[in-house]
Amino acid sequence: MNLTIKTNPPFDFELSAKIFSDGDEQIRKYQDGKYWQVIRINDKLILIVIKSLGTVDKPEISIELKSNEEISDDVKRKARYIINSLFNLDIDLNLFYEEIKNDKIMKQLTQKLRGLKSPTTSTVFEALIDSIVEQQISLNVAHSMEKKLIKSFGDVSRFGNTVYYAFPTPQKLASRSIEQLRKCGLSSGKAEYILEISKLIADEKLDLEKFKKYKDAKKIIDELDNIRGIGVWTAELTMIRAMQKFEAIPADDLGVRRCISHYYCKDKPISSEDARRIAEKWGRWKGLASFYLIMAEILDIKF
DNA sequence: AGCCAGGCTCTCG
DNA sequence: CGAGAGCATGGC
Repeated sequence: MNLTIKTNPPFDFELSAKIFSDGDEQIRKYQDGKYWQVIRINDKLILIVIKSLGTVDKPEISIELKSNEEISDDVKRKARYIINSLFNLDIDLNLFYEEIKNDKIMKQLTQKLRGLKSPTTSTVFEALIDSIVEQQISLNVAHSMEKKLIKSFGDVSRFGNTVYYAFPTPQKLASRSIEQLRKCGLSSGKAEYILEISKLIADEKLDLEKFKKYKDAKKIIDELDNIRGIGVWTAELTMIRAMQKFEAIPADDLGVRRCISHYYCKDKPISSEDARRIAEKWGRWKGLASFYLIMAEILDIKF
């Protein structure tokens, strides 16, 4: 089953997909021009394999949907919607580039990374859990825990002779114990928070997806912040990663501060207040600007 | 070896 | 209230 999607330029599929990849072929990976991961639609697992047919200025992608069951029109329609959001295809990057054009440094960065889109998780839950896992500890450690979570509790599917994993559902995590979650390396605190949040969702006392509809970013952050285990940092990160909302910047973030300092303050340590002040220039695109900065650091972009 | 890493909660004073 | 301890694992 194949779909093609034409989208707003600029969009650099290769650059974006490379960054989305976590290097694990059983979870999500970009290799030889193809990006793949498993998504869940109507409780069915579907493997999506995406490649580019176009260019940065005339972007077009083709998507192969693989399922062990028949793919209905409804599933196709939802797949299109999810892929659109995974790659932020609806975001017009020109609006972002226009907003930051008076900031010389950000302008140069965006020219080097032109067409880069930030990834969006398929559920708010996934972004929230990842963000909780990433609190305080180094990203290396966090990523290894995230993979353990996915491989221990995620849904397994087999296509061809490869086994793939999708991110665990709240219901699945809610049915486990703190001890089981801790086996993934989580601290007892984080295991508790994740279990509590999963149970709230499974019991329909919390609906994370509703936040996507909120207009007011501050309200999202405040509401998330009220949940045990979630602070402002986690809330801001979740909003950027899951909701295609880029108004906020996680200025308390060590990595964000390090990047801002690298490109704007000659690597001198800066406070969150300094970071927020510098980020003011990026208007309602602060979150995307911070993503570009972090990617620039990873790709070691110099000018 | 020991210290730190994209935070947050809980407990004291 | 504000400050301080404690937490998990991997890398340097």
